Amino acid sequence: MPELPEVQTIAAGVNARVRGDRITSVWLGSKKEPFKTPASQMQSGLGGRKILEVRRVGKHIVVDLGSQNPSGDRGKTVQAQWIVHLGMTGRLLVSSPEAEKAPHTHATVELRSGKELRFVDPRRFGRLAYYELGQNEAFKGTGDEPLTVTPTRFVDIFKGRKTPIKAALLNQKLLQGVGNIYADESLFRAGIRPRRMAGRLTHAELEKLRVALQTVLREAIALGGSSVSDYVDADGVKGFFQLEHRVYLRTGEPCLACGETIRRILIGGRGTHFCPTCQR
DNA sequence: CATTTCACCTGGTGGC
DNA sequence: TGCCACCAGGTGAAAT
Repeated sequence: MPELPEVQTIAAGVNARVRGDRITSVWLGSKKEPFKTPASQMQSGLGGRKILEVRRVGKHIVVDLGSQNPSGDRGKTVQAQWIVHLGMTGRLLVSSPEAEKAPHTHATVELRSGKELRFVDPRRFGRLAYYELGQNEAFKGTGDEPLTVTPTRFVDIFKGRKTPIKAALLNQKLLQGVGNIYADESLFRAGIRPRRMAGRLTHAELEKLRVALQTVLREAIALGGSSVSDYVDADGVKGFFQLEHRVYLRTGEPCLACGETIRRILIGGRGTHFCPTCQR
């Protein structure tokens, strides 16, 4: 489910429902797979902490946590962070304890209010991590944020790159948050072929791409993201941006702009959809 | 270092 | 109905 608009939607929904709550206990399923931090360390570290805020960084959900001591967190100092990456099929759900546990539930976080945060992920590509912020820096992610990147910076990011622009858009060390759907959709709106070498795009083309990308991401956030199969937000509500897709998963269908047949190719092993007429 | 390929997983879909 | 190939929102390690 998760590219920037979906992660943004989920983080905002979870934030609205658990901000200010306190973690009472943590259950972690399979002891290894999804955990970048040892399960025992994550479990004891999370226990007792107050949830200060839930937000998005790239494709990560960042849960800012206060003190484990109930009387010691009147300040809003972030002392630890729980990082949730949803992979391809991950979900972060706010549930009531009596709600049936979905298959592939790998973590359950119980809260003082009685609610539960549940991490569900059939394909197990998602990851959980826990960091304490001593001298360590707060989690920043790996690249520039697509929604706020400036024109100059956007040009710099792709300068000299010999990789196809589609692959560069998916590289989280360059821009963080763009995935397969929004890469294809933004390239269509910018009229750029996905195989074009990133470093050979003109400044004008790159600026067109930057604006297209930001427009697509903002529209998708406004519609709650794209529900391609079973994606739902924290409240179990589907997104509607899939209805606005112009090329993604439309192989063989007519281009909505010119009628040409939408083609599908592989770039970096990812299905890539484009209109051969509209995109040059 | 930059780039490319592939393994990691489960589940849904469509052809035969 | 069953079986099989193929496809899917993403990374990160290994090879080139």
